Amino acid sequence: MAEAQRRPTLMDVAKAAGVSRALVSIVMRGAPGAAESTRARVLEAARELGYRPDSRARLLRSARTRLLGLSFSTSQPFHAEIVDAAYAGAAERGYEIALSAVASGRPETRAAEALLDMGCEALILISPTLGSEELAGFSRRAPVVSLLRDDVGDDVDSVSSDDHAGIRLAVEHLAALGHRRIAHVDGGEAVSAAQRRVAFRAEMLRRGLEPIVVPGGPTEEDGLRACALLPDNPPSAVVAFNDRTALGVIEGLRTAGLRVPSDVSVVGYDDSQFARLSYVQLTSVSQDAPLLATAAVDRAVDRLAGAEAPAHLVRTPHLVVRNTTAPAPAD
Amino acid sequence: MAEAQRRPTLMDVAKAAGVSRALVSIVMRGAPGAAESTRARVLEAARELGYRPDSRARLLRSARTRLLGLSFSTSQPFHAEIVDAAYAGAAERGYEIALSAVASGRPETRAAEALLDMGCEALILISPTLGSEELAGFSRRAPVVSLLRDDVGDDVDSVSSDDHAGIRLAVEHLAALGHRRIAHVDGGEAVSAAQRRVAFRAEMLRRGLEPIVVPGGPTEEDGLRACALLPDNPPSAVVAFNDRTALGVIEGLRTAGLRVPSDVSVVGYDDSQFARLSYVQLTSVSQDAPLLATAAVDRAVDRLAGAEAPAHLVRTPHLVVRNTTAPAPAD
DNA sequence: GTCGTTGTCTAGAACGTTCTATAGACTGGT
DNA sequence: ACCAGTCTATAGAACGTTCTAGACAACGAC
Repeated sequence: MAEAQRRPTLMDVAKAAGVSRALVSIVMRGAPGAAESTRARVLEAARELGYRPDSRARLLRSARTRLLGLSFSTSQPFHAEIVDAAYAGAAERGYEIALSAVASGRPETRAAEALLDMGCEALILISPTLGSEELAGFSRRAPVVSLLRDDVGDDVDSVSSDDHAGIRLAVEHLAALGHRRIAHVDGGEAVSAAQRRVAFRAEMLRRGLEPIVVPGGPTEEDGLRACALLPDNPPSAVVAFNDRTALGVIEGLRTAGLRVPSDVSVVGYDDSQFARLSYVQLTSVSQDAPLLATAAVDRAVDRLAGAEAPAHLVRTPHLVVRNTTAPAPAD
Repeated sequence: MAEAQRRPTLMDVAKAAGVSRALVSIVMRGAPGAAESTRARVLEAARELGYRPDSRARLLRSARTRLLGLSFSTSQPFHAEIVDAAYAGAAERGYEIALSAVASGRPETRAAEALLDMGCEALILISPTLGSEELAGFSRRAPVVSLLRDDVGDDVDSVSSDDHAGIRLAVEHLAALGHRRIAHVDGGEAVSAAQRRVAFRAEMLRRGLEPIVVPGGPTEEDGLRACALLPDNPPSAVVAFNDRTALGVIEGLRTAGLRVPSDVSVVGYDDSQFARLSYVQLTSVSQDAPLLATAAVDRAVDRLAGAEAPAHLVRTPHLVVRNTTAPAPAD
């Protein structure tokens, strides 16, 4: 159908209810200044006509748009979890979320600019790939919060997960199960791979254990390949860079005739969908998307409220124990 | 920083370039009616001031917003692939995409209404869960295209994938490899499970083969469980409802001591990320997200251009052969 | 009675753009 | 010389909302 039937405006409702445009506006946004009786009458007229406020006009006119811009990447399943939680967090603080995706022919700059053009008061960028100076450029127009990445310069807020703490949790868990020979299949050049590698070394040394670090990468292939590089006398546990890396490692161990977790325990990182799959049930370090999302929203809202300087918030991850870790075999 | 520094408007650029507001507008949107020399001067002034058009005002004023609303679910990784492709498709037809997510506390109605309020000219809803009458309601305001679901009534367009053809491709492939005993682990009550089940039966009978249908479901657990229900004399090939189901089946076969694909071949459906994982390499029927996305965009744009009645488009899926299918064992 | 005070309502400007109508300044053909 | 046509530019209304300022009535306090 979709006839060219003009959608009703404030004016239409005003006429129907026999009041002024301004009063309908007051009623529609629940502002004080209308008698209860007329309020009801206006609301009824609006319902009758099927009136819905036009967000373009509303956004254009009002000083505060109460709109938070959120950019995410279509290629990262983890981002979707954050988007989900961000909606709830924003609603709780009385804000709306405007989405903009980083897609194939659509670079991050474009996504961020679109959000600004829509009238967003602040920007939340999920693991931005932009440089500090570019981010600083955006931050001159609106407060910017970098989510999942913290090396973004001093003009931009950041909310990220404590990699050191995450790795410590993993090692702690394995050590408590009696493991002494623990290897780390690292993330190679991937984002935050260096931090996790350093954290692993530090944590192992702190416990008087020898840190075995094997070069890996962020994908299953990398994990698979890394298995070939494990010492002949294999470790009894592996901390993988990533859940995907962990899956590759598990596959590699399996084909080498080792059983997980009875022979070798494996810990992943991210607690992604993979990890939760019933036939995987991977023990993994969770960055907790909802927690990060609400922290980022809160930070953005606070920046809009007060005038505090940008800060770098770090959230502590937690360990989700499933079925790929078990007590060390009594060798 | 984020000072309260007002962003430059058309008026500012006009003053700087010494022309009228209207002319700057003409230049900014590349419309005819400006001399090349002044065009350059205006553009320079705009660049100088860092002017960016305000999309709220633009959207509010212009008759054609050239905005396509796209709703997707954060919990479906497949939707992300479609979003990605939709951006490219829309850009090609001179349209922009406005996103709205269906998230935890955010039902589909809310997502769709938000898109309408933003001034979208048409709506593309990815596998909508709304009823036909509700969809028809939206279609009175703007053309609506349902993506991935076709039983949406006659007021709404739909673009979906041909389940029958997909199953046929799978069976064809297996038959060509010499398989005669082929089982289908179905999707139980899941969306489009019935269609695929019917298609499998029909296709097997057409070939004079006995259709073995085993009750399953859309997750790995279901696939795993279904393995126990396979006849004692196991089939040499399985067509799973789903990639996830297929993974469960593979796991089940493996633990039963059967090798994939040398003992049993397995075909999945969706060609999801799982399927492409290097250690899985699942042969799967691909619905081809980019194809579906551009088809939906094209359909929406066509509806906006012409006045044709809603149609139900069906795209033919294709088979992606990987490493979980092999010639039938010479029994 | 007059005077704030409070509660309800309204007129009209404003937001930054696009659209419609029109005005001048050139062309070139007669 | 004059008119038609094209090109360039502009003024001002419009889009649908919110905001500012103020009008009007009712009320109680003096």
